[in-house]
Amino acid sequence: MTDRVVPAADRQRRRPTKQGVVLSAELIVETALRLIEEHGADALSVRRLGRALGADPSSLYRYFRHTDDLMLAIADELIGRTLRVWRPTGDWRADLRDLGLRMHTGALAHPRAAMLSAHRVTGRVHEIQAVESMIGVLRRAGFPDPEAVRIYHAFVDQALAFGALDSAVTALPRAAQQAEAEVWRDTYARLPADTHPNIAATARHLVASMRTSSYPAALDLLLTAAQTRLDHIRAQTEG
Amino acid sequence: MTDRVVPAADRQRRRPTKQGVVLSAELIVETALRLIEEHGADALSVRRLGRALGADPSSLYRYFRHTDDLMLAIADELIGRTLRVWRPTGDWRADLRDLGLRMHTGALAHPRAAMLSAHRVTGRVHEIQAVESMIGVLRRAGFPDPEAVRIYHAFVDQALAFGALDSAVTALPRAAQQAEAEVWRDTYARLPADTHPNIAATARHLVASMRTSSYPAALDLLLTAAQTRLDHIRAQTEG
DNA sequence: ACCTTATGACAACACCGTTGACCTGTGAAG
DNA sequence: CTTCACAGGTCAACGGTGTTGTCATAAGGT
Repeated sequence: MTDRVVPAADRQRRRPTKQGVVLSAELIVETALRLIEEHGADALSVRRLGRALGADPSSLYRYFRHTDDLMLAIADELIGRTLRVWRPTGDWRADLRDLGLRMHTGALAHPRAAMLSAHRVTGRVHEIQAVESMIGVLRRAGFPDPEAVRIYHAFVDQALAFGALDSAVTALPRAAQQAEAEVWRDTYARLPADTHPNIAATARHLVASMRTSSYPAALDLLLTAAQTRLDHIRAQTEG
Repeated sequence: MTDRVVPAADRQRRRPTKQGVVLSAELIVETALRLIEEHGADALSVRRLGRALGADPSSLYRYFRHTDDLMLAIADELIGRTLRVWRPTGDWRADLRDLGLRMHTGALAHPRAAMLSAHRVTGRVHEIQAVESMIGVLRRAGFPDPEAVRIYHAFVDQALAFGALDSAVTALPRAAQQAEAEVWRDTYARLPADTHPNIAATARHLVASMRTSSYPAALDLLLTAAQTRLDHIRAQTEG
C-alpha cells in the first residue's frame, strides 16, 4: 500500500456508507470531539468512532493516515475555535493576557481533547495563524526577534501546559477530585507549627489558593517579566 | 475474586517464578523504571514487564491492583529521588531555580510516570516536605504570606505542568517526534514573507528554539517577576 | 453506456489489560 | 517430622485496540 489517504481538496466521489452517512474529514473531527466530551478520552478509538459515524473503522484511514493524524486535526480545530474569538487591540500585554486566558478556558471547555493534543505541533492552518499572530504582537511591541521567539515559546507552552494540567484535574473522577481538595483542608491545614512552621503560618492562604488554577497568576508573572525585559531593552537602545 | 493484592508488609511466602526470580513490589517498580529508560515510554506494558521480570504477566496483579496503581508507585519513588538530592543554599532565587530544574529533569527521566502523576496531590511525606521547604524559602526571602503562597502555587504548578508537557513529547513514538521537528523546518521555515511576515522574519530563531524545552526560559521569567515583586515590596516597607 | 478508480467493507494480525480457575511450594502448627 | 492452608505463580481466555491487504461497488468523466 502506498497511501490510502486522498487530500481533502481532491475528494469528489461522495459515496455514502452502508448506513447512509457521507463521510468527510470535518464530520470525523466533529464526531471525535463530541465522542471525547460525552464519553471521556478513552471513548476515542478508531472502532468506536467508526461505530458513532455509522462507518467501518477502516474507512477512516481514507481520511487520516493513523490515529495520530486525527489527533492533530482535532487539536487544530480547537486552536481555530479559540483564535476565532480573539480580537487584538494593539496593547501587547493586554492582548497576550486575553489570548492566554482564552487558550486556557478553551482547553478546559474540552478537557479530554486538550490533554491529548496540548503537546502536539500540528503544522496546520489554524496553528500557523496563531503563531504568526502571537509573534507579530511581540515584534510590534518592540521585542527583538530572538527575544520575541523566546517569549512566544514560553508563553504558548505555558498556556498549553497549564491547560492540559488543569484539564487533567477536571477529568479526574468526582470522588478523586473531592478527595484531593480535602487533602489541603484535612492534612496540610492541620500540620502543627513546630514541625511545619511555614505551612502552618500560611495554611489559610494555601487552602484558598489551591482551590483555583494558578494559571492567571503564572500568566501575569510571565507578562510582568516580559515587560521588565522590554523596559530594559528600550533603555539600552535609547541610551 | 475479592482482592488478589496482599500488602507488602504482610508478604512472607517468597516463592520464585518458573524462571527462578523472586518477585517483590520494589523489584517490579525498579524493573519498570529500567524498562522505560532503556526502551522508551511505550515499552511499558504488563506483558513486556512480565517478560522482563521472567514472570507471567498476571503475576503482577498480585502486587498492584492495575497498571495505574503501578504507575503511582513509580511516581512516588520518583518524588523521593528528586527531593533527596536538593540542597538549598539560602539564596532563594538560586534555590528555586535549582529545584525547578530538578523537578523538570526528574519528570523527563520518567515521562510516563510524570504524565500520570503531575496533576495529583498525594499528601504523603515527601510532598509535604517539599511544600514546607518551598514556602519556607519564599517567606525567608521576604515575601509576605499571601504573596509567598501565590508564587509557590504558580512555581510548583509550572514545574509540574511543563514536566508533564515535555514528558508527553518524549513519550511520543519516535516517528511522531521526528515528524514534529520536521514541521518547523519544512513547514514553518518555508512560509513566504508576504503572507506570514512575522514567522518568516524569525524562522531561524523559531527552528532553533522549538527544538528544546521552553521550561528554563519560563522558569527564569517567573523568577524575574517574583524578584521584581520583592523589590517593590521592600521599597514599600522601607519607605 | 462504459471504464476507471475512489472509497467503503471485510477479515485478519499482533498486540493490549484484565480475570477466573487451577496448581504447587512454603512455612507454620501439631 | 508430617501435615495442610493458602499465598502466589501460571494458564487460557475475553474483549478490546490500531492497522493493513484485499475485495466490491458506485460515482463521474468520457
